[in-house]
Amino acid sequence: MSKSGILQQLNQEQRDAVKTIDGPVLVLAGAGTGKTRVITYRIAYMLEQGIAPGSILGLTFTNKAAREMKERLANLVSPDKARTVTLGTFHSFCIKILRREIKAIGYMSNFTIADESDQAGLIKQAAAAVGYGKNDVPVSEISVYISGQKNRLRFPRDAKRTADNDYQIRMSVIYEEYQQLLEIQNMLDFDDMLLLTYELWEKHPEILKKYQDIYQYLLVDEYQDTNDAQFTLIKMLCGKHCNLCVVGDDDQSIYGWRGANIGNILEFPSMFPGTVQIKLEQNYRSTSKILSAANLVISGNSNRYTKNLWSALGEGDNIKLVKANCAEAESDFIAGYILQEVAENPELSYGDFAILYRSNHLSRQLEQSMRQHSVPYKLIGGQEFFKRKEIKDAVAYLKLLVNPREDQSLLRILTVPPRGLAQKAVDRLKELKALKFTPFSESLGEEDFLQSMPVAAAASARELSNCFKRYIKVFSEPGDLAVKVNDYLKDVGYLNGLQKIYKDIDDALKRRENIDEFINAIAQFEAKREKPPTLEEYLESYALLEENDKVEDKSEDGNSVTLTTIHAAKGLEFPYVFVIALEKNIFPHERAIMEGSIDEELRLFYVALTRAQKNLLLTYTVARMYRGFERNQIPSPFISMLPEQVVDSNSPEELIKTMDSDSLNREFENIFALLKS
DNA sequence: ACGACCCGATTTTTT
DNA sequence: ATCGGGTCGT
Repeated sequence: MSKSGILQQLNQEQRDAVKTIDGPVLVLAGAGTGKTRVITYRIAYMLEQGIAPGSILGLTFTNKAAREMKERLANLVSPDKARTVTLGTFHSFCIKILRREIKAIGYMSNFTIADESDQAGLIKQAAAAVGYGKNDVPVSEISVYISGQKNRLRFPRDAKRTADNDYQIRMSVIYEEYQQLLEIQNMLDFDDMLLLTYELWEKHPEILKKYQDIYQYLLVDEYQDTNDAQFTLIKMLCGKHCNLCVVGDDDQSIYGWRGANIGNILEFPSMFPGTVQIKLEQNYRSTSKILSAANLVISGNSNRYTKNLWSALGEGDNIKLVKANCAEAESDFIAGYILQEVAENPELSYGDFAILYRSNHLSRQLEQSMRQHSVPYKLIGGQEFFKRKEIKDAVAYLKLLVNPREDQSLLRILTVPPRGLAQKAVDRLKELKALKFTPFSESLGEEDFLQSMPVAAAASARELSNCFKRYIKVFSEPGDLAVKVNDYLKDVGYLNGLQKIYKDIDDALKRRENIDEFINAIAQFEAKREKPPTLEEYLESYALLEENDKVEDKSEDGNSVTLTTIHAAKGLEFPYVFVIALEKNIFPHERAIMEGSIDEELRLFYVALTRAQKNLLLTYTVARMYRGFERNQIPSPFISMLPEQVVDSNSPEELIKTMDSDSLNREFENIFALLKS
């Protein structure tokens, strides 16, 4: 594309954002204002100006965003150039550095990543080691505490030093123990990726300097969602040159609960003197009525950059507010409405619809209704494939090969399937660990351990240990991962053990299918790589997968309704959007109210509304099942914040001609038959 | 050592 | 309602 070409496709503000490449730049990009476009065009423009692609670093919040940008950039500039621009998430960028440099701070470069269940196990262990019973403090609370500390770049010693009450002292001690456990096992948790990169740069300025020299131009997407650790890393990395462009929307900051600090974007100009501030206010996504509702809603928040989002896409239809008697009626209505719209508008497909909700469990009833009415759908997040027990067990088996120090994984798989090794064996492993610091998986093959076990148990342990050793060799060569994984899981007794673990035959079969699918996923991963990947590389990509990537890709042709939480819907857009369960205590969530984060709930509502292009339907019920009991529901206070003149209140019956589900089904089948013939 | 059963808590959002 | 953990019996 020619030089003028790039700039011509942009409006004035976008053009300013693209052309300002030196010094700190803050781009306030409202919902639907072409943010991704600006970022990719900006990189393309920089390349045109002769900036070396290798000196550009773009950091995003999700893998999906990174991928999308790569693709779009590849369409603008030569694929070779596009490839040498570094685009990735904070976490993947940090891992890349740590793999190379982590020895400098005492870890080994084959570290593995602790997932939530690893973490939970380690926290329990840490709490116990420090003398707290499991009922003293809930694991989840400790986890939040530790994460909070790490996000603020506080090491255990900092936490201990600043603790000023019993509770904090207790937590900080557990934190210290937990961190030691991780280090001993050569594992990092998610927050460590940032924390340890910070430690690395802080302790080794020459290493920091190296990366400062490489990455002369920094771009940060979704800046409103960065936490203190990320802010510090950015600040360190951009050093003196400070060619830093951050893009974000304070109104869409919805990750405060995870440590995101909205202050990062609000105070950016004062943190980076000389900041050029650019506002993108033309929305290319929604009709004016939808936008006016969103604008009004968000104006209820204070402490934000004032914006005036406008759209040239016309007035559009009113927002529909629908009251249903119960959750079933609500989701049946949605299914029926979608069927009706698709039937009446040939140009519409199921992919044009999305159903958004505040929390995952609300998807249950929706799924059921979609299935009943034969509406194809895809569920984003939730109890996903990679969260299933059998998959996590398989992964634990694999992680042990890459990092034999992972006691956590060894414990996980030792009795899965049962192999004559249980409590006694674990006790002994712990003893040996205390005595000689031998990792569990190593002890398993050593005489010290074997001799203290009954004959059968010893034989079993020896076999397991030999299997590990054998496959560590097998995997030392890259490539053929899917085949090797299959062999390994078979040889280690896991595949055949499934029947023992899951006594219900159908259950066992289903699990087996899932494992097969998992192996398929590995094969797909391999196919996408240019070079044969190592097991380590696969596990890393697995650990960094985020919920959105973990969608079961059942060879969907894309023609299905999207069911997703509002959080996971950020960045997406659809012609039709349903936001369901607008009820008190659900949305805004009762816990958010307790914690005083109503602002964020409102922003979440804003994000939900701004996903819609043309049709926005909001639903709520009179009563809803909650933990097995029916609960009367009160409409969400958010509803009354909407501008009356653009909202129509409807009953489901008014909007659907044939509400009876049987006749709907029949009708659908007729259409289907017609299509087929 | 292993499997069956009962009890209690529970995630709101996820890199 | 569902899941995991813990306990108890084999």
